[in-house]
Amino acid sequence: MPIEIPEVVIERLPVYARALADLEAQGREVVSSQELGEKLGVTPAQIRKDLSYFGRFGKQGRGYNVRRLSEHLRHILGLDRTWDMVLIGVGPLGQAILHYGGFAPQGFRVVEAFDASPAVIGRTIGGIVVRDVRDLKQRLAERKVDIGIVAVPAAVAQEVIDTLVECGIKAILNYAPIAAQVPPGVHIRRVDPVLELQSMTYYLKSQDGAAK
Amino acid sequence: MPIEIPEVVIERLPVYARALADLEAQGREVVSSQELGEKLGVTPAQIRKDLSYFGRFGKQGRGYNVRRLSEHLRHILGLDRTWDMVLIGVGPLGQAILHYGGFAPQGFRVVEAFDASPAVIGRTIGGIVVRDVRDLKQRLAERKVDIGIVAVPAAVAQEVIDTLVECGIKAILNYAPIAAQVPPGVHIRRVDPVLELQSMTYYLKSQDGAAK
DNA sequence: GTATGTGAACCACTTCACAGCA
DNA sequence: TGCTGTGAAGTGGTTCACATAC
Repeated sequence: MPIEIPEVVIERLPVYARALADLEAQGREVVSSQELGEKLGVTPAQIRKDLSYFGRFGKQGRGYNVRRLSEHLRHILGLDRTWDMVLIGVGPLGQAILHYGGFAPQGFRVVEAFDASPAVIGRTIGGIVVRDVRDLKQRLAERKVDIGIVAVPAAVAQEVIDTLVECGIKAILNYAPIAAQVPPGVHIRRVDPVLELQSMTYYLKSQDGAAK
Repeated sequence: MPIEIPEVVIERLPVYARALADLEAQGREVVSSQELGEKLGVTPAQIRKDLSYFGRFGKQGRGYNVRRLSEHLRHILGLDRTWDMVLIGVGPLGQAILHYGGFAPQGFRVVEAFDASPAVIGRTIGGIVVRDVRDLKQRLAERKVDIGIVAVPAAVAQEVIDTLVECGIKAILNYAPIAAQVPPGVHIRRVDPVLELQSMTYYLKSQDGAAK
């Protein structure tokens, strides 16, 4: 692939891909950047520019073939395969993740789960046997996984993340409320509803003082 | 308040606030933008510039008083009060949210919960009585809440969000996998782990093809 | 006629670099 | 001397606007 593609662009592609999957399910054959943009709250120019990093998928005067573009995006993002994930932390949050039905249909499956507590080690949750986190490194040496999910308390999250990195994991989904450090080449995304709430309150506060 | 403050800045403030709370708990009295930046993976200049939108909180040659800056940020963000939230959707995800212990310590409490299914309506979960979503508008007219949490299936999420907006809700945390549309003045943030995963796979895929 | 693809113009955010203050 | 606060410079991303193709 040629030059560096902005990370914001990569983050928008799954949004496009999802919208296209919806359109496909509805039986739509063609969509314009205009219409797609309206659905997603993005400008048409944004969509066209984003797609142009990867090729020319549209037909002038017509728009984009939904199925074709959908498949292209899925391929670009690597969504046309299955990704194996390891979960660290099987407390209430981790258990909810194991039971969550939203990953599998998208090709993401948890294949290993670890915890430090004897209360859960050995139990089978969501079809996965919970193992002792002390066996993590050894186990991951045998059974390669692609992605790590961190659902441990904040106090030990960085330590767990360091271990995952040592195991060669290159992508981490972090549910722990910390600003985790990872070396270059390792990708990390945080899922942190409290942070989302805490930035929205800024605007709520302003509104109370002014209008409304 | 003077000119428009970039939204990215607002989104970073809670991160700073959290780090400062940690330092405070550790008994630290002073911190430099340098040190804070290292902890958070942000440049010192970024932190100083961000803070400068709101005032002058530091002392040249010394740094920032941890407690003082922490309190300022909490006040700026409106974290020095409690925020009432309404949850829509009490399926597995919604129940996990009701049981989640991470909101309350930060001043966010779910005070109302609604669902459409007779299986949960009337039940008490996490101390909250689940009500019929058909009573949502009426109930919110009596009992004002600040924030809406949407944990319903994608198919009905936009409809629920529209209702919340009609009720005068100005901030929404959306767990449903849709690109929701809200009118100007309403703030919405999404919590969408699948989207996070789907953008990371782009990089995993590239690496497989190249190095590693 | 209509909608894409894309250089160029624009805008916003980040980083620099240094004056100013403790 | 050390670190903040901040205009100015730099960078990166978005939007424009139009040539191009169907």
